[in-house]
Amino acid sequence: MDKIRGRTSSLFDTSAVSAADVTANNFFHHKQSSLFGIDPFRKSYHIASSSSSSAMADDPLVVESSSASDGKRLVNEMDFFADERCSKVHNKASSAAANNHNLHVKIESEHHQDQNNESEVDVNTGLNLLTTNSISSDQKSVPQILKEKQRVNQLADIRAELERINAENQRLKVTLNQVNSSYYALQMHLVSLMQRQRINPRPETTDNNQMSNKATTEEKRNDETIIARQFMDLGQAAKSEKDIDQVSESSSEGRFQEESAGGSPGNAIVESMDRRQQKNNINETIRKEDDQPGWLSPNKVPKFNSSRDVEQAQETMAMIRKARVSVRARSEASMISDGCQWRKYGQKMAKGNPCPRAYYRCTMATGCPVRKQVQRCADDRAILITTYEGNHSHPLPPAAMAMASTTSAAASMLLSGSMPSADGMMNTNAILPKAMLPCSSSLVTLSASAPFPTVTLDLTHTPNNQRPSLNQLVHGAPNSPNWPHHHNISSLPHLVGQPIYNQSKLLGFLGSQGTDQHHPLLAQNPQLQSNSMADSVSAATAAITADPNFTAALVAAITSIIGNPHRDNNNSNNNGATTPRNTGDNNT
DNA sequence: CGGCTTTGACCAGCGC
DNA sequence: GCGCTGGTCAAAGCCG
Repeated sequence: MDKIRGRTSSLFDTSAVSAADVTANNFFHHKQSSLFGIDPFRKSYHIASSSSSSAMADDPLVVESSSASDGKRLVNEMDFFADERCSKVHNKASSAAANNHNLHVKIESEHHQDQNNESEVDVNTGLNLLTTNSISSDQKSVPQILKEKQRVNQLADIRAELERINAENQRLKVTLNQVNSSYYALQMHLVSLMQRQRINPRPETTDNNQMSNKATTEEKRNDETIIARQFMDLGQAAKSEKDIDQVSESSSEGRFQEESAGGSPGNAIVESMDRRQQKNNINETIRKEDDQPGWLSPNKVPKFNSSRDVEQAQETMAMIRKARVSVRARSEASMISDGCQWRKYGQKMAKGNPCPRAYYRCTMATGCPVRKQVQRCADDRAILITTYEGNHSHPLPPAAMAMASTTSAAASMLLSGSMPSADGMMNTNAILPKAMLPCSSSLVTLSASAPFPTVTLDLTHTPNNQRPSLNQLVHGAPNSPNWPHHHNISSLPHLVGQPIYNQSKLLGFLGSQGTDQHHPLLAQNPQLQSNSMADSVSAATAAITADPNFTAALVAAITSIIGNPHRDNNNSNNNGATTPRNTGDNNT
């Protein structure tokens, strides 16, 4: 917001706003600014300097009229107010009038520059700042004075309205963040519950135990139902909030971007949770959880309102935040293109690899927590391994949207799939439906044995050991035989890197069948509520692939991973932030 | 001059 | 406690 407020050159030029600036709030400001033709917060034109700017001096109009004897300041005023609107007052040289005139002159002069010296007659800033102070009452008719007063009042009203809307925006933003974070925490909690239920088959012991276990199961089911309802309600609530917040945003793309970029719903909250949980070792947590034999003991049964659940949610959030997505791809460039802007902040020699590991952080917004590591594979240096961590805290360009919230998606996959077997690794085929992975081999692996849960995408293997054809990816229609048969596995994590609703869709597959019946997607599609996993998968796949957002994101994801070898700096998806020093690696 | 990379120093976690 | 390792910081330098 401040960027826009402070941007002097954007007074009339809306194109000067970068994508990163266009949050809902920023966008609103931006629209307001352009709508009214001024920036109501721009202070520089409250009182313009009485000395002529160089631009003014260079202005042919100024030069032309500089022969006036009253001095340059008045000359400028005369010159700029030579039109009919101002002809009645330009001969007055009172100091108040001079100040106001200069104000007007300054604005128009800037506009003059912005518009490449278009005729000033066309300029209409919407501001008529010639107040009654600057006009002798004997030269102004009463209706004119009233009219000007009315304009001043209108301006004040507009300003007040802007401020009110700003405050409203901020309030809605905060509310939305809260709802999002709650929604997210609940979702993760639900997923972890489902996972635990699946991992720890309930042991049949004594009758007494059976009784208590039965009660526990009932309680657990109730909890799950409650949680699932909360989960769905919150999701809808969040959506409603967004609907309200974005009621003026008719662009579906903008909306999609908002939701997606929200890739990091409630990052600030996650941060605060992290701070509180800093001393909690995540692995320790996992180990403790796994050490619980069989079903959770009654006192361990989650009560969502208990502090235990809050803690658990926090742990889950911390875990999600730490989750990583690793992409292995063949690339001669030092970085793969992912649509984001990165800044290198370190480089290290990692053990067991002669190639250095580079550390990057996202610079599309100040304070964005997303980092990535780039390293060449020790075995095959043609393979580039890029590991992402964190959620973006800002809107993303289309090319980068696929990467948004990928980490949280990774965590979702980890938490929703069966937890790793003894070796800590597992083939995704175990949890991913074949319908989704028609050509899958062990190309996607999930690991929770690493310090951080990690999803690894191996894009170096394709059927027949061929490199993916970008043309197929980009031009192949989703329903064509070539799409996504060859590459859908590559995009899987980006499938879940979609907005939370699409993540939920995948979770519907990955989660237990118990999850399915509470899943929003499945709830909306009775046909998906089949007890047969295969049926569910088939129907859900159809539903998902019919989602235009999904297909768009899928294509974006694939292209962002593979990178377009023909991509040049003109690529609009590059967000126009490349610099020649970026080693030409499509890193923006 | 601002933004970026480079690179050595520093710190925390972990295993012994 | 010590050393190793991974990750980050920050000063210096580079570049457009």
